[in-house]
Amino acid sequence: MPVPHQLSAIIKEGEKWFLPSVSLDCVILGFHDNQVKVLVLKLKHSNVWALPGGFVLKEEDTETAAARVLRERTGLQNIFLQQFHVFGAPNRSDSNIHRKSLLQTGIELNNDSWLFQRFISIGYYALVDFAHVTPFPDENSTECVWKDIHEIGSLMMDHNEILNKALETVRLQLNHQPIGYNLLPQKFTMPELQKLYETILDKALDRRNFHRKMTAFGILKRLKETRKGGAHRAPFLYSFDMRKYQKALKQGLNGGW
Amino acid sequence: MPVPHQLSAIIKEGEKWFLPSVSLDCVILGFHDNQVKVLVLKLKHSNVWALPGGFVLKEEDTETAAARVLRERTGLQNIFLQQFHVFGAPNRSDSNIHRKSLLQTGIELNNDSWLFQRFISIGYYALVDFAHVTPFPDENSTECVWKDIHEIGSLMMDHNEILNKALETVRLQLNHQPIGYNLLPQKFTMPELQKLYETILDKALDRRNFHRKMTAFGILKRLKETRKGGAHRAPFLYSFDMRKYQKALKQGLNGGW
DNA sequence: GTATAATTGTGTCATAACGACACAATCAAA
DNA sequence: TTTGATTGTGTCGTTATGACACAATTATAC
Repeated sequence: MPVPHQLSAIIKEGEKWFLPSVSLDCVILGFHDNQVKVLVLKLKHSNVWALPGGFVLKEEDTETAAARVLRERTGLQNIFLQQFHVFGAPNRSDSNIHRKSLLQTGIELNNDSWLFQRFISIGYYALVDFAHVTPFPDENSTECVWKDIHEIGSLMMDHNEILNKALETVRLQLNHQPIGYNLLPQKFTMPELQKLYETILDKALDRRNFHRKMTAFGILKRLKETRKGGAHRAPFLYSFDMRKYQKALKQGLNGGW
Repeated sequence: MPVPHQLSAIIKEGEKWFLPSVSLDCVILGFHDNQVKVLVLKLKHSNVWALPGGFVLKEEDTETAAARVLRERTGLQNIFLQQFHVFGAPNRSDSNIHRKSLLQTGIELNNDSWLFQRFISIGYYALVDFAHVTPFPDENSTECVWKDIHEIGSLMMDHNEILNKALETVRLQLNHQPIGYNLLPQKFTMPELQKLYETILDKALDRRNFHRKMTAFGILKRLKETRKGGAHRAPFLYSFDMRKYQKALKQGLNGGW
């Protein structure tokens, strides 16, 4: 039995398609204008911002479900996706938000609808190449946009907590996961890489020492091109040497930042 | 409506008490005889070993549920408990194991029983002081014992995967979580601490360099006592300086091991 | 054209951390 | 009292780190 295309049809009879009690939320991160951005949705009729989320089909792997949500919002496939935490407080859902929003969309649900039951939420973070993403709002939201992680206001329910936990996880995994590789375009400059590290670590780094250390890891290939266009000396372009990068990550890029 | 005390009564009508689709498994770790141990259960009638697990009550926090399972198996409260991963493959459950075991225990369930539905499992790891634990088997198991993590055989379902993921997580968090504090007794020797690190990292460390580095962190207090009894020079006892320990962990005990 | 301002590439130096190693002190058992 | 194993502590050469300075390069302004 295929899942209907219309969100409204799915929501009305969610118990037919989805695993009960389990939802997921995605913290989709990108890097643009030297800033780390997160993809957020503006819910219809409520002006509330939320992280993109979804549910798990009855026979679907949770990982696959997250990839599906990701594809629906960004058009991207084969994305770096990592589960980072489960949010399981019994009172974390706020069914009023859904109810209000859905009601104004024209969907009326009974009080005992599956959607108003308790849900735990599995948090996933995704790292994407900003330039390749076209954000799509879903049927229940009016906007789907990138926001600077430092300029995120109040989000729905516990989504601020989810976002913060995701950012903390990324910071802790910086030496063990290919964070730089997945957030940056194929070719990037050393200052861009440094800015990415600085944003994630929330900490200024010395330009020369950063260059020295990063070079010493041996995970970068310096290309023969430079990035022209800036009103200053043109920086060299680099790309990752995936062979050595993967190898180095297994041991962890040693040393503290 | 209180939960019945009899496991059999709970299992037969689990849908009355528990959140559907969600289970949890606990990797309970201790340190004894210079070895890291994990608590495992031997299921009745099947001779299969499994990690202690349980379900989440309808109005219960997932964290609280894990603490409850922990208390039931070890008698301990206020334990260091960390969620580390969700196992969400659709085919990870193996209802035959449960069915067989329960049947021989005298509990017969319909094919459409809640227990045979799909469950995702939230993995928690707990660090306990071995000396304070009295392992209790539950109503569905004959034994509840400590096993050396290097001598664990085949476990039920995906429990080997769960255990390995827990150990990997502990290794990665060694510089950020109070692993030593929670696994060791209040007073311990430097060689014991080193052996703990070596076991978790699965790597031999130089005795003198370990001592130097650990001392440099400033997180240990050397006591005026020594551990007598060994047939050799009596090592000093240490305890953690929690003030400095907590502070150091926030930044991460820098440097690679 | 040429000067300008900002940014990038690279080097130095003193200090701290690290890995490899040796030797003396101490304890229980023989 | 001797012995064997283990622990406490120090040394030394090498490497990594943090704090800096200066030259090279680029589009823009003049």
